[in-house]
Amino acid sequence: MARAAAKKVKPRKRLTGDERRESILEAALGCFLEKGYIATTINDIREASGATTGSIYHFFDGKGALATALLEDAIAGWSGESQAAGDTAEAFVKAAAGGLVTWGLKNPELFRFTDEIRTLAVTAPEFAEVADALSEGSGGPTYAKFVKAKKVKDLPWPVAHSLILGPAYNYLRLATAGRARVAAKRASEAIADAAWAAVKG
Amino acid sequence: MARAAAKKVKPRKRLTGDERRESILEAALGCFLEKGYIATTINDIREASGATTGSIYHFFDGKGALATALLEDAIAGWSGESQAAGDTAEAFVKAAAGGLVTWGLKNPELFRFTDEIRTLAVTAPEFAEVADALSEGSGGPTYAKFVKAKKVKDLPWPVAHSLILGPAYNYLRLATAGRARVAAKRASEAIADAAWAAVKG
Amino acid sequence: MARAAAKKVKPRKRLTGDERRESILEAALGCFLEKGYIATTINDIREASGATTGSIYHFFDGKGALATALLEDAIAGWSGESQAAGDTAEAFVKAAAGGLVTWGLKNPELFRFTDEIRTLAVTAPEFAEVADALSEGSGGPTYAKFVKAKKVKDLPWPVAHSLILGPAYNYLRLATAGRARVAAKRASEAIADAAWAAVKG
Amino acid sequence: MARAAAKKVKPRKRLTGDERRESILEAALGCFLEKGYIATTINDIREASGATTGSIYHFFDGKGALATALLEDAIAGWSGESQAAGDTAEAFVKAAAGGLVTWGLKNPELFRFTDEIRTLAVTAPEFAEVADALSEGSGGPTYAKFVKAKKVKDLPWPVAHSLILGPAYNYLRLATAGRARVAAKRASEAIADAAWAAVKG
DNA sequence: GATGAATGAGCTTTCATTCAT
DNA sequence: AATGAATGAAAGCTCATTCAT
Repeated sequence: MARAAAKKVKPRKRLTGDERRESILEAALGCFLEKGYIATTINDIREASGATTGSIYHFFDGKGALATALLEDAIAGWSGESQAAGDTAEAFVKAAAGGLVTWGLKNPELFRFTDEIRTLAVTAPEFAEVADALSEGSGGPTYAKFVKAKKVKDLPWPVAHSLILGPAYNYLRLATAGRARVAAKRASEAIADAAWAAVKG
Repeated sequence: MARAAAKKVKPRKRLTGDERRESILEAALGCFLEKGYIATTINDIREASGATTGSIYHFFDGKGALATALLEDAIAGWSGESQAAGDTAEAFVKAAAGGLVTWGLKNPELFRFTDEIRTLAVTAPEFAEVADALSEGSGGPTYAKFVKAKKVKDLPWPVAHSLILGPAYNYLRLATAGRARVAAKRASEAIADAAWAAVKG
Repeated sequence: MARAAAKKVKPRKRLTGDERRESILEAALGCFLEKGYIATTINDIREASGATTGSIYHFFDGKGALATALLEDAIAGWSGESQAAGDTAEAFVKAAAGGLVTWGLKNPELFRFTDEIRTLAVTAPEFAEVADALSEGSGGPTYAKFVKAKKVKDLPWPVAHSLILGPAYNYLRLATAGRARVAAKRASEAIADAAWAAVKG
Repeated sequence: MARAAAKKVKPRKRLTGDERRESILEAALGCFLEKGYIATTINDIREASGATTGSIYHFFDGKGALATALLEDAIAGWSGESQAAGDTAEAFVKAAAGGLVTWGLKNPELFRFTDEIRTLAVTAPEFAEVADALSEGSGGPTYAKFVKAKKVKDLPWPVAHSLILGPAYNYLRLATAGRARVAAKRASEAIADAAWAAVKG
């Protein structure tokens, strides 16, 4: 009943809370990217991070929480890349599509990781929120604005989203599975151009 | 505690080998669609089919083999829908994109199932082959033919594939997650038209 | 992802389902009696029964289900002992109180086990039902009958129950904790007599 | 997943040692009463008290020590209630039984808590001492005095204890589990009267 | 006194697969 | 063909307690 008293062990390097937290996150990301979310176990993360199980759970609520924390960063980094430099409709659309391809080709494992989570979210409600961000992005309102200004076709956002980003996603899926060999720059441009052609007013 | 105690299953009527095989496949499909491949256990399939564990393993090589068998059917059904009626480039492209949307909106769970497997295939080698079929389809050679005839743009197949089918996939992902509400027919047409516009010569 | 294939191991003695089930129950009872329900782990039961973890879960829903199954037997055995031979009020009351003491002194560990579960039931809803049986017994209607016949005092059943069985329970608690040394027979009689004196009409 | 992430606890105002000690005790009592001793974790107490883990261990030797400290108070409060106002045998007996019921109906959660600890003490040696006090009380010598004076029956103390207090305990168990609805006063009197009737000389 | 990160053995439970019958 | 008991590694997670700071 009484839990066994903690045994004396080799004292571990003492990190500050934030350092430890970071080291766990980093290790988790490494594992998720390397073997995928599902195949990664807490034990893998423990070994990779040098933290103990308890420490991991001290900082995070479990595997899912680790993934969520990482994804929030990923989404941020990636929408950074996709933000239009200028503010014309064309810049917006091309940046969204081209930026996604560029980012994904630069971070192929991270792309696959986000893609895995998006798929799991269908069954695992814990990922619903983060999957939303992954699926639709936040471009809806901006697109609506350009629709009003007659700069782009008046399409429902899901359709527009699909026309703009669908090819990019698809291409990244092929590319990260090693099935596409086109030079990154050309693919990115071809897809960005096509995206704009597909929705321009 | 929440789990059911070892259940005495009511004795089922004797089936022939083929009937049993079919009933297992059907049950497996039902489970996969309902809860996803990962969340489905052999036990779920056992209960749903009325077969015994041993029987399932007698007919199939395991969970993966069940999924593979089902997917082959799915892919067949779906490429049926995507086959061009005519044989012009336009018909080919529009049938591929529009047919996919039509099929997916008609079989949303099946679409999600194939999508799940495609994602899992990244980590699970057992699904590599079937994932190939899901990812690239078999349109490559046909497209090349139309390229030669100058009917379509001279794009590498992965890019062309992305332009033609990427929007369709993307749209289905949104739609099967309940995030798209456009009328099936309109969406299907819009996406088919866009696909053709994106690649026509 | 794919669970590792079961390794080849020394073939275990094959028991029929019922034999295995029984051996698990027996082992669980032994553990629960020896170290208490809380202190007993599934692993203890596994070792004591010779079954594997999986086997235990094949037959039972977990620790709680094992306890419940055992308690149902215990309650049966004990209410057997407490059943009045005759059918007068006096016989009924004396058999209830005296029988409980006799049974409890004969099965001290089983008494303690039931007592432990009754206590845990306060917090653990899974034991609510079985705790009901342990707490109030089923004598209410019979008592009501004797009330109507003016053979016993007109007391609410909880009070009557307390007067009749409270001393018996209390005594068993002392005795099974090694704090009472009175000869079983005398104690049983003293308590049975007192019970009757407390409620006779 | 369900667990709260590492929380930044709002800095609390500085307490003196004694205040801190008290606040921990209070919080522990609240938790123990609400969810039971076993189900309460140090973390629960930490959150409820606003103290840190280290602080709790600075003032107390652990979960068990907290319970013990609280129980000593509880026992005091309750034997206060059970002390005979007068000093006749009848007053002594009635005060013991009636006082227990009165106290228990006024402090139902505290009664359940003591009952839980008494049960756990069977397995957990750390509670042996406090369980002794809970089980037998301290009335033995007083009873012996009245035996000598022929005011009460010459019964071994365990039996007398059972006759006097057994119904009270039993009733409280039913009542605190919500199974008894009799007016507190009437029940208390009925049980006190019966106790006296059971042992008077 | 106070902090809270760190510990890690140990818990319950799952489940794809095997194989004696 | 069919049965279903048996397997057991491995998973995620808990939590009383310690101790460097």
